[in-house]
Amino acid sequence: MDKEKSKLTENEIVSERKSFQNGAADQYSLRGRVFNQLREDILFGKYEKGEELREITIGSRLGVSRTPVREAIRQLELEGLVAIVPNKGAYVTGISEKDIHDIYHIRSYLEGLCARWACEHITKEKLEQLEEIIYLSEFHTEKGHWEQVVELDNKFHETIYEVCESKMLEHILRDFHHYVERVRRISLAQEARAKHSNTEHKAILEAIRTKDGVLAEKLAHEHIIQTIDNLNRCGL
Amino acid sequence: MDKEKSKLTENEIVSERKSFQNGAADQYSLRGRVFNQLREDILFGKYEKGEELREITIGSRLGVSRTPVREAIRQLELEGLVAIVPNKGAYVTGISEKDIHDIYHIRSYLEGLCARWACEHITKEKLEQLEEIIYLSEFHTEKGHWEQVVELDNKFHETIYEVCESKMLEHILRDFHHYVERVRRISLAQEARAKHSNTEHKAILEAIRTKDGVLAEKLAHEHIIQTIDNLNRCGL
DNA sequence: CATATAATATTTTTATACAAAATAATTTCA
DNA sequence: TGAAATTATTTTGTATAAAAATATTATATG
Repeated sequence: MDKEKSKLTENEIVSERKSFQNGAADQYSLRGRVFNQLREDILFGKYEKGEELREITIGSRLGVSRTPVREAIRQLELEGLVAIVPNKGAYVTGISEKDIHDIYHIRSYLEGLCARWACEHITKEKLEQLEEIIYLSEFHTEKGHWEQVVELDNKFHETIYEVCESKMLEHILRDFHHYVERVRRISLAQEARAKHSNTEHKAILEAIRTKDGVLAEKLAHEHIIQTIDNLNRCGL
Repeated sequence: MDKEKSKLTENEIVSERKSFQNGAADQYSLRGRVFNQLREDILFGKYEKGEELREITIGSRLGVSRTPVREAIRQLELEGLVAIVPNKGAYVTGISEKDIHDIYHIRSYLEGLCARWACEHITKEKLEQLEEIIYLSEFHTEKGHWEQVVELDNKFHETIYEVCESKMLEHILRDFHHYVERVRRISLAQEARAKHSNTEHKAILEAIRTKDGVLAEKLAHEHIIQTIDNLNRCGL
């Protein structure tokens, strides 16, 4: 494999990526915007299952040419949200109720593992961030600001994903967490569930603070199981 | 969201996808071929970490234009094998030793979950397939045909991924299994490990046959833990 | 000589053009 | 009328061209 001239060190790559939130989803290119838009629309059920995604249709709707649309669709295929039949078309597969159920069961293990690993890499700064998130979440739960509660739930989990310092685990948990955002919105809009969630987050944080990996894993695992139970109760 | 005319049912999508092995990686388009080629090259360390992937360079090397190369690189970004810095370039991140370590720990849980779910959907046909795979694997292990042993290990695990009937779990386990192929090759080329692996596969199969989900989960989990131990012993 | 600035060259990003494949419509013939 | 063949149309796949961004080199100035 012939070498090419310019290279980036691992740190440079990481920092560049960080500055754009999320490699795939940068807002600064048309492709990124189309990707985000389509992804949201699919996850929030704006397309029917099996619906065909035509490049020109989407392009003209978003005011861009076929090229960025094509690239976005190719990426969505890899995310499993779209199925491409060569020379035929791209069809929305989206996320089924069963997929969501499965994701929660998968997450129940992986959030546990993530919390355990987080104990090994937690810093004072991140502990304070997590504290603040929970503090704010309790405030907004009291006030019934569900939009903010969801946002803070995002932040709490994503902070732990960062802290576990595993590119692989972080990547997959971020995706899954995003996939179930629609359902989490519903779940956390119930006062009782939101309160329980805060309590569970606090317990997880304490376990991480004391670097009790085994306990953190158990609590994070149970946190997701509780969520599953709650979803079942809502008939979701 | 305005409806479009033609649609595919879920079954049609699935069957179409099946016929092309793996949606993303179809061999029948230039993009698919470029994607597979680059992925292999990255996973097998033919690119250095941080190396820049220039569209024209790769395109001319593979005899295609920049378009399919771009699409392939965009997909690899989503797989986490490449980092894209907008307006600058694409850089190989690849898979580190730590990533592989992490993947095995993640798999230890997910293979367990997969085996448990497989118990609920296993059929007579699939049981026979699995039996045959193990039988052949023992044969090739005796003969020292390591290439075939790896191939059969692939088949054993991927069959169970299918049987668990979870699009999500199957998707993620397939990816991970592929990511660690290089290391598995090394691991299974040790006669002792290959033999143990066969024994463990047999035990998992028996648990699935008797639909003992709890046992199947435990055995599949331990199977991966054993592999981790073995890798550690080899200093990998 | 060093540094800042302008000019040039590369490379990515997006748009468009053309070719290939698939689908739909029409015609032809029994 | 109805089925098969043919033609049109539509859509994807690939290549190339134009635009925007970035990196590099050269030049001028203190």
